[in-house]
Amino acid sequence: MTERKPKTQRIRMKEPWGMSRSGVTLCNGEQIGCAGRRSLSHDKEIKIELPFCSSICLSWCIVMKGSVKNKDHSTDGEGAGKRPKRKCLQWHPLLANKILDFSEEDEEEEDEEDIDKVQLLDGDGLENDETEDNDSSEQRARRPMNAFLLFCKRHRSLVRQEHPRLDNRGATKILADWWAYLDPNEKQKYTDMAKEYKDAFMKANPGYKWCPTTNKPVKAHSPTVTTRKKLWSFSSETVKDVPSPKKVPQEDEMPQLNFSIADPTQMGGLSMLLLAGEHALTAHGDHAVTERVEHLLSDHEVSSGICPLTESGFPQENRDTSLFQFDEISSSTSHSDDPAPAEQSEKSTLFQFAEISSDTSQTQINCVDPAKCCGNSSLFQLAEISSSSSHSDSSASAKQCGTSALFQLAEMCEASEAVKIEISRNVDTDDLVRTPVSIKEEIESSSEDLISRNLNDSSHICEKAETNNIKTKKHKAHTLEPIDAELLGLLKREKLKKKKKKNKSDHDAAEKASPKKTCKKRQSSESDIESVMYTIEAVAKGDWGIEQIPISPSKKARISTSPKHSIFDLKSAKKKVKSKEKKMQKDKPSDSTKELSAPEHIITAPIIDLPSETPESVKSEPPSPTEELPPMCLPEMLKTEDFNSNKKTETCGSRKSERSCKGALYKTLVSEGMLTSLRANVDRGKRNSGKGCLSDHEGCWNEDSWAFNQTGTTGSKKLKKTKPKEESTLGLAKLEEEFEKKFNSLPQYSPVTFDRKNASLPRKKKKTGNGIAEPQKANKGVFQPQKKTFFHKIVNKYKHKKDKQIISDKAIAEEKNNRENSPRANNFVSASSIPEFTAIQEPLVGSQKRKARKTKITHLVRSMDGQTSLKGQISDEKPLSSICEEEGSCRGELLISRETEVEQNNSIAQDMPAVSAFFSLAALAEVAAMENAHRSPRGSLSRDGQKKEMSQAAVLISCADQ
DNA sequence: GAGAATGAAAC
DNA sequence: GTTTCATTCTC
Repeated sequence: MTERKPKTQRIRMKEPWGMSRSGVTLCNGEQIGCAGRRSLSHDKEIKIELPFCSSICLSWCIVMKGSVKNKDHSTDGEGAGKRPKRKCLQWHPLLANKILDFSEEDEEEEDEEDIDKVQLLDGDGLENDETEDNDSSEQRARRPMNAFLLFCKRHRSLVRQEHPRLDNRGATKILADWWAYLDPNEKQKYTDMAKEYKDAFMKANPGYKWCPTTNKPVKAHSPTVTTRKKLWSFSSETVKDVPSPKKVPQEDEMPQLNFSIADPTQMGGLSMLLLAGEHALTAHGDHAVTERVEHLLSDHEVSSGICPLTESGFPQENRDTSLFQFDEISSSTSHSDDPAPAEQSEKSTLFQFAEISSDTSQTQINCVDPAKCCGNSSLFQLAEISSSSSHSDSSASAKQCGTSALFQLAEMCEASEAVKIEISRNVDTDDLVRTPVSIKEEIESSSEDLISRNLNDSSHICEKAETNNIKTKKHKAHTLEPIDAELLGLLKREKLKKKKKKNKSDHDAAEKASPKKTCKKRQSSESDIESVMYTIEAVAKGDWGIEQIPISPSKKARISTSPKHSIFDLKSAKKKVKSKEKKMQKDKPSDSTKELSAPEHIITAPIIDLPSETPESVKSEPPSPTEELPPMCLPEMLKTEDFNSNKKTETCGSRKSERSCKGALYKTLVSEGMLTSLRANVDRGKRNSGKGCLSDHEGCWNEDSWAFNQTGTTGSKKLKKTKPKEESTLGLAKLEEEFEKKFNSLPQYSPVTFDRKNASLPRKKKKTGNGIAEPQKANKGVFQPQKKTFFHKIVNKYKHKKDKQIISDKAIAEEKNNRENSPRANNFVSASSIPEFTAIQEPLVGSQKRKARKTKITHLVRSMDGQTSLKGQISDEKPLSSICEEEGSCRGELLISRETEVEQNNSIAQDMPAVSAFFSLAALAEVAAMENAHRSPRGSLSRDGQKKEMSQAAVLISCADQ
């Protein structure tokens, strides 16, 4: 533990030297930095990791207990090569000083809460880590560009010049066409360059892994990778046996997975609680207890992991797990002391906690018999144990210390079970409310500020979650089954989180200050202590139920009025939120920005302030433990995220949709602020390897001219953006120049070239095209007759519309032709249009999906291709080109596959029957569907009608086809 | 962030 | 056989 700090310090020192903040080589040779901060691909990881909560907690505790070592466990393999995140910068010395270039700016903002929490725990170490992580994560070596990418980079500008109206996608398409036209030898140049590039890159980054997405630590990574395992190290020791946990992306299995590495980074509020509890225990010098706890935790990992999942699954599981563990600990420890162990065992720990809290509150407030409390509450027992273990001389003081942490933990746990308790016991809310007061007092008196802070953080999350649960349960418990209730709780939780964020921003801007809201607001705005107190108070109060009201007044009203509705509302609301989020961003960028920014401020302030504010408290607890502490309440976040991801995953069907889903998920997570912590944690773990990469980069990269190229390639823009430090400016400039030279040395072909090539191209392509087309034709031939009819109908439907369009298109095309005034224009146009056919026909490469997609569309085209006359007509009449061009004009929206258009045009241009013969209805339907999918709402009004019809047509076709 | 292309690598 | 991610940059 103590070791870590020094490291961070070293890191700090390095930054000034001009090294990339992320790519730093530690004194011990460890390399830090690199791992992409996050990628969508993390979804899987996240999901996977969720279940590990318990194990994580355990390991964490253990780690905390033991000194943290720099061992990289499972992640070792991943090392340097670790996933190059999409946004990762291509590492280069030039980028070294980039500060702004973080791959995810949002992340920082998002980190808000997490960072805060972390900070709370560990002012210094964490802060450093966080910074490091962020920085380092940002910068990871990017995978080298392939030939095509190089080509694109080289020619995109040209394409854009040629087609100013074309959006980037369109440009890419054209580039693809050009690429297709490129002679093999011409291509070879790029290919060679790419290869060279790659080789150099690999040299520089021996351990570089292309796409570790799955994250299986497959890597056998190079020695350099050893890099920072700090964060992960802890769990590694304890969980050695566990197979690489994170990697298992299997969503299905997730519920069962659980145990792998307990990554401290992944631990959340619950873990924090455990930790706090442990701290309390250890603090008092009772190692035996701590060990016991650990043991229990470890023992129960499996069971916890196996815990049945509700739909919401993870969250509950996590909670249960941690709670269970805690329960186990408490019960086991308490057994000796406990007068009625049997009862305890039977009762859920949470329940006990709840009881305790309620009982305790009554006792304290009402002066009920304390003995009663002792007997029932495991928590209480725990507290007692801790106090006793601490050998408290004065029962009061000892109790306080032990109680503070334990009690808080209990409180936290209680929250989850409070509902049940309430239901079963018909406990009054009043009781809960009262209890908090006493608890609060105790807490306040507590000397462990650190713990308090942790609790506070976790309490925030838990508070919401619990509140949700409580609320939900309160209202619905009677009507809903446990599982449903849980689900609802989760939903509410999620929603609450969202709301919470919103509330923060809203609070700042608006008034709506209900007592609770104020509370939250205070947290963010007021001093940490105050906020902590508030949080603690809220947590301790257990009056979350009350809180929730303020959180979502409207919701509450609904709920109160009609419980069932509330559930429904929640769900719908959630959906709405998600869907809205996207819109929000586009429609109200300012809002989103505000939200993000606001949190950021909040976060940053706490981070900085914390250390100073409570230096003593922080110091009281050795930085090491806190340092290790990951962002707070990860479990919760993980849960939520997981939940979200699950939901989204469900919705996603195709790869594309998945992608979009990911995006949506990401946004959601971001908005909720959950992603940040998750990412940070996950990345940390991955970063281990990444850092190694960085080091490699540093070492080799600079020397390697290629490295330079990379930078230049990737980065000229970014570099400009970033402003390299003066120190390295000179060297960098040189490097940049070199890179530029190399890259520029690549042949750049003028559009004309391609135009000319187009002329010859048809031949070339025809070869393959025909070859492919024929077989397809043959295949399709069987079906054509039947489908023909349907297609014909459909086509006729749109024929008149198309005709109109064509007319206008022709006019535009003519105009354009005049403007360009050269055969080249025609050629080019035809080229761009023709290539599509050819391109489609070309051997499929790359993702299968792409391939499949293409194939689907392709066969349409191919069939068309089969008709020589068709092609000729197209080129002569330029229907396609004209259309394309027009599209370009209105074009951002033109996502429609050209093939589709071509097909349409052709069908229209020619008499339907002939063309239709070559189309597969299924294919057509697919295309139509795709088109619809691709078409964004922004589509011009004129097109809407068409769109709708098309979609209908697609449906019809598909139905008919089937 | 999605997407448009190709391609290389990883799975 | 399937996925990622690398490039660019508009939407």
